[in-house]
Amino acid sequence: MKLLLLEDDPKVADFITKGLREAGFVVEHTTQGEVALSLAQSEEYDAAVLDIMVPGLSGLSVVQTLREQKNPIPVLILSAKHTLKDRVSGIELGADDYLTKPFSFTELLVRVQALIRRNSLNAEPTTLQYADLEMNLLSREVFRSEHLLQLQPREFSLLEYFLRYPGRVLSKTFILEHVWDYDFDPQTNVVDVLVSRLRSKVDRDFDTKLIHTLRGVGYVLKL
Amino acid sequence: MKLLLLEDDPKVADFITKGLREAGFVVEHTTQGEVALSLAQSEEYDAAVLDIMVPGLSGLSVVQTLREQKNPIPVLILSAKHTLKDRVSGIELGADDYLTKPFSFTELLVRVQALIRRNSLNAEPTTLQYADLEMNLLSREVFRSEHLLQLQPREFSLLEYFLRYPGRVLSKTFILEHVWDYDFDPQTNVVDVLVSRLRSKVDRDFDTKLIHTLRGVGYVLKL
DNA sequence: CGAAAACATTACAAAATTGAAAGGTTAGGG
DNA sequence: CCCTAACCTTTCAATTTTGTAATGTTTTCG
Repeated sequence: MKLLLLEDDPKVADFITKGLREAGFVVEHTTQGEVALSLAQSEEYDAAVLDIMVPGLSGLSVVQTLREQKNPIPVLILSAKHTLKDRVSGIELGADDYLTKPFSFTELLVRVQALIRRNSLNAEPTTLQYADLEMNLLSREVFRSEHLLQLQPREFSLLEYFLRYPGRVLSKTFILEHVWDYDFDPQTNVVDVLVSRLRSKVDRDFDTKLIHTLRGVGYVLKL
Repeated sequence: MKLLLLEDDPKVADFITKGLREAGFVVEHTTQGEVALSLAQSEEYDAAVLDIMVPGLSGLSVVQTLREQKNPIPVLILSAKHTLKDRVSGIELGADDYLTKPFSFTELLVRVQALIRRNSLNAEPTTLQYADLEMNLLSREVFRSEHLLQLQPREFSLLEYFLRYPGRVLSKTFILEHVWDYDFDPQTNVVDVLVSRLRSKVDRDFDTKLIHTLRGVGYVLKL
């Protein structure tokens, strides 16, 4: 995990850099906004921690420029002032979070980790796969070992949940909530029927079955 | 554009590095396979040029490892030998292209540019937009200025083509070929009907129309 | 201006998808 | 070992989506 740090106060910079490195991050540090900007443009960082008050280009200008260039790098703004105005303008300009000095290192670490986690969660994959099953969410094609499966919308949706949570048991309630958006029991066996239909396409013609029943609990996708 | 170069012969390395830098690339050069591998793992390069024959970890092993880690970086393999075997194994291990020494610099440049272009073309976007129209290919949601449109599959497909080729005229033949996969005229007005249905959702309730007719030619998406 | 061609819209029919119900099968507890 | 609950599958009906055809409108050109 690679971080970019913009901070001109040597003591603060040192304190942050050391702490983050101990936490396992690779940290690149600069005291100038211009440098921070060009680094952020040329390299791929997992997040940036930017002080507002630095000589030259401020942290705020750096975020603003990056966002204008559609750079999605998660940004945490640091400020000495506790003014609401700064906080608001930071977020408005595209920063993801804001921290006021003084702060404890743990506080900073937690925020940075949260930013990175949020960001990588948001990066949706375009294909899901499990064993020889492969689903392309963009083309909406599903293959089981080179063989194209012709799934209906409801079947596709259910299989998508299986692939998003492989090895995890999906209860009938979960399926009703997510595939149908029902928060009540329709009093029919729609789920059973759908699972049956999906199986006839995913498992019927193959020796190794992927969809398994857990009596009284739900269904799992696993080998 | 950032490139990684693995090459132990100083003369060749210098020749390639200088040329690529003149062509506007940022080039990072190393003589050791191990270093190349860790660089490729930690930074984002647009492409890598790897010599097979270097001391330590060979270029082939580097590609192999990267591919095992699902790293999609485009790789061009360089080899002194002109053996088919090397070429085949390079491609098999996941390299994207192969070049035998000696080669002219232009030859190398063309291949590298082709690799990068191919790669960025392959990176499919997950959303398409034009004006206030926005289509998310993953969630399959379509918005026209904050308003969710409820499109049927055929309508979605047609609009997708409009958004992929904004400002370009789509002929009825093109639409039949792509939305229906027909290579013949069905002798009915299916296309007219579909366009009409799409318009009723995309344009009907809005002042500025986006779908325009070009009599005798086809339809365009434009402001 | 009037006719013909191209296009637009609507209504209806066919096809596909989904949901409900019924009957058969399996697993586990008593 | 039998009974029951849970599950599976099939069939049929309702709904949704798509295709066809008919009719109305607009544009172009003689």
